[in-house]
Amino acid sequence: MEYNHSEVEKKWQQYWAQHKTFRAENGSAKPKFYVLDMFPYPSGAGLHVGHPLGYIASDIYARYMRHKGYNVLHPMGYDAYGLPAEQYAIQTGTHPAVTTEKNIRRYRAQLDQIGFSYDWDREVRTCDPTYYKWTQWTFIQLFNSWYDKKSEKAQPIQKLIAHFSMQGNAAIDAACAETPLFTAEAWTAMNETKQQEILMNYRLAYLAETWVNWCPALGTVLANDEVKDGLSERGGYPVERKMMRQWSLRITAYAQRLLDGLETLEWSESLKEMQRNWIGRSEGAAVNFKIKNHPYTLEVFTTRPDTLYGATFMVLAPEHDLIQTLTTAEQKKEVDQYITRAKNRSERERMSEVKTVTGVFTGAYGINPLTGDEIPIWTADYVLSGYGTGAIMAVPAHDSRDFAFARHFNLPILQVVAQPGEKMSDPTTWKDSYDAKEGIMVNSGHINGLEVKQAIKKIIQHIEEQNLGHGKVNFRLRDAIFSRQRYWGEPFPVYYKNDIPYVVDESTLPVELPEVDKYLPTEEGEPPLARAENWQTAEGYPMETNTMPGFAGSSGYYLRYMDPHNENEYFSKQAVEYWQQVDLYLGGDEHATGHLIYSRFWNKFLYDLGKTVTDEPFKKLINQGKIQGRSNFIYRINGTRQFVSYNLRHNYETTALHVDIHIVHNDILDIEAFKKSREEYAHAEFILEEGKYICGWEVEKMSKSKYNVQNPDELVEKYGADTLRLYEMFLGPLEAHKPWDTSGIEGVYRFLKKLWKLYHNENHEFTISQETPTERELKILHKTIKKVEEDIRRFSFNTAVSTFMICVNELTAIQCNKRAILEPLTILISPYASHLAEELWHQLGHSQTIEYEAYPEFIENYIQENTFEYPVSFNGKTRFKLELPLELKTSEIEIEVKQAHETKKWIEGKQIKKIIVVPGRIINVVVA
RNA sequence: GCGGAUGUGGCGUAAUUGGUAGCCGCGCUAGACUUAGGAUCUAGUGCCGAAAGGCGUGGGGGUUCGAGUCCCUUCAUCCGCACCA
Repeated sequence: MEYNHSEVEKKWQQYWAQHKTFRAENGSAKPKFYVLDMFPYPSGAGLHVGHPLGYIASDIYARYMRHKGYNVLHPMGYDAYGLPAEQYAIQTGTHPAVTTEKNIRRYRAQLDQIGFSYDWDREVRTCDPTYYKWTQWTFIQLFNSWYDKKSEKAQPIQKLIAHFSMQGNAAIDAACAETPLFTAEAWTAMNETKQQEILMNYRLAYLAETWVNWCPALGTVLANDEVKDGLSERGGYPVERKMMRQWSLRITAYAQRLLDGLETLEWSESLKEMQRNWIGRSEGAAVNFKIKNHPYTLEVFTTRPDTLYGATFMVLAPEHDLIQTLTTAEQKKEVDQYITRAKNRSERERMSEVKTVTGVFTGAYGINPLTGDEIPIWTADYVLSGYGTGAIMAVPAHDSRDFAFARHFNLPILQVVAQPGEKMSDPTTWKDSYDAKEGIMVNSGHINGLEVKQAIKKIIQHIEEQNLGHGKVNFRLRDAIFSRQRYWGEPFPVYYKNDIPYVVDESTLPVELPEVDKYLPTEEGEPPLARAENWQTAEGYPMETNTMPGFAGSSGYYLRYMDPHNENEYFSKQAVEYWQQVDLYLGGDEHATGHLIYSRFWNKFLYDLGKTVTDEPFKKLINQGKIQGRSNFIYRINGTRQFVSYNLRHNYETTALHVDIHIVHNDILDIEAFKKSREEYAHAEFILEEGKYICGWEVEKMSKSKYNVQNPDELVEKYGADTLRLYEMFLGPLEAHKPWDTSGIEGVYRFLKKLWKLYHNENHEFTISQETPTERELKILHKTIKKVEEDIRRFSFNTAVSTFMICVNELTAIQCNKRAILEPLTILISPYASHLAEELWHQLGHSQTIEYEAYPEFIENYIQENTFEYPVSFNGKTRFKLELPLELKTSEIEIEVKQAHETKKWIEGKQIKKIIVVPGRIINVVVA
């Protein structure tokens, strides 16, 4: 038969589904390997050609590992909660579950036709009650836990309560909100409300008034990673700061562990660096400033305690708690105005005005704890409420922001660090502050003359002794806001009694998402769940009306795959002890500061609980590059219906228009198709070059409006899944971003046909020889085994595809159709062109799937050579080749080179100074 | 501003340890077969040059017998973070 990709691929996809070829067993004599793809949100648009890139790579790896004798877990599922389905529901009234189900079906059909080796029996969907039961369960555990800094792990809240009633909270070192000290007696005397309030300060899932990113257009708050440049990541709507009562996860408790854990991970340096920046650890000191005429102290955080003597003023964030209290009557009006203005500006406005210096004097004075000087307290929005304490000591001489502020408002500037050998000058004449952490302290009392680094140590020691402050590590990472005022998400397993939140009993899980009449907030502005009838417990207590955010369901999905049908627990001990963690995780780097941090946190928390067995969820991670669109353009001569070909366009005034890539082949426009595409083009005229209309092109985002979207279905239909799989890999290194361009796909298709022809004669009949292979044939095979396996191990799939091409070219050239060569070759290529390999394997007379055949073993002997064709270079430039036996000694080679008749020409009267011989590599003759 | 990455033919790319730069594919050129070709096959194809040869991995400099690879410097592009005290 002729190579018919549709027939072959359909046949084997059915076979795999029927035989459950890719089923993974929990527990096996084989070693385990867990290969995971980031599961997709099933959008209405379906998969485009960029999605499968990572899936194909991981699939090749999974199949390779099966050949290598591993028990491979390779599952797939859906991140099924999400805004688009809900937005659609608001517009049309269609239940998001219906839309989601429809989209999932389409995704599944698209995935199936590419021939992935997923164990579909393990599919999970985050919106499925049997799945989100465990998301809710984890929330309950978080609610019932606190973070003990002494043992550096989460502990049961009961333990904390027991401690409070025995000893109060003095001896507790917890990650918590600021909580006044209390004794055991005081604790016992508190009523339920008060006790719950205090516990809330400690819980890892807690309800609190916090500044949130409020997105009015979406009607919900967003987490920090869901906001990009002051706009919502989904939809691009403006975001503002708002104080709201919200559920949060105390991820900051894990900041240090999240940072330290990175060291153990095989992730790209850039991704780890992104996480490090996001966590944002900085070392410094907390320093207390007394306030003139007030009983309060202001705590500030600084990374430069050494410059304390140079602090000439203080600045509070406009949101700072003490502002109203400290502001004097004379300044009140101005301060109020400033605060109101700061509040009403959107995040985006605030960010775009970063360069503008604004601020107002409060009228209050702080006291420099070292000098006793009175220094003015200002408020300005360059100080962020969310970082440190929302208050700073300003050292204008050594901080560029403080410097700009001091200059603008004419505040004093005092130099306290000098560069070695610097000529002292008046800092008010400086062009810039001196921020570097190098130099010698001046004007700084008892630390004068010290190096900055020593000065920092000394001053921390000093302020600790004097009770003025202490050394402190600060993180940029914020607690994760965990409530959304939306419908399509996990309901909280929470109800309210006297306005105090309680979690439901675990036995009542899952708390199922109720039906509502509309997917909109209520008239009172409550979230959509407030519309649900009887949204209350059996006892009549109202249920929480917020739902969980997108990252709730995706934070632990990789664990559920290990034991997806377990009704009694998240996953069994036996399952997690077997699968441990994800060995290889593939996905986009857009999840760097979202999903990949939250999952690590989730996993660490479950680790503290003794549920997971490794501290990190994803051992090795590869970020596949984004596939961008490649748009084509045509050039209309302004005011006409004439279109001019690309290279002639500069002779006219033209406008470039996007043209559908489907009617352009290798940048040549299909004019007839174009004329038919739209009525207005029916009478278009063309100015051609060499009889063709050449289109321009540009790399852009793949989008409908740019007519450059390529979906895999049409390619699978035309060339088959195997071609698509190979071509996506052939495009370039997996991690590189690259434009999608189908012009090379024919080459890959030709390659597969050529491969097929090795097994078939000119009449398309399967013909295989049983003859013993020649040395030459064995060499081709084993060279290929070696290279392909090396490539796959370093995730270099593009070079592996080239290697197959070289192999097939060489075997074709010598017309090799020997079983002894082709059988191993079939196994080698089966992770890549899986359907074709199954078919050939079947034709070779096997009745079982090829999937579990042992990977061919590389045998060194077959590729060994007796001679080597040495490149002979003179002063580093290659001039000719010289074939010599490999066993020749260096000295013998030198003689051969000197005798070679071409050598004379390149010496031309000059002297041979030296001959460098690298055996088996190169000969270099140095002449002068 | 800080951090990360990337620069190689007309295009996508390869060169794993400092050792033949341009493998493989696209495109292009010529030819064969064909009613036809967006099919198949053969040959050629980094640039300049008739050739000999010269020049070539963003630019400049360095180390080395030898540099795409190492060092310094500079430019360009992309990505992330960004008043984080």
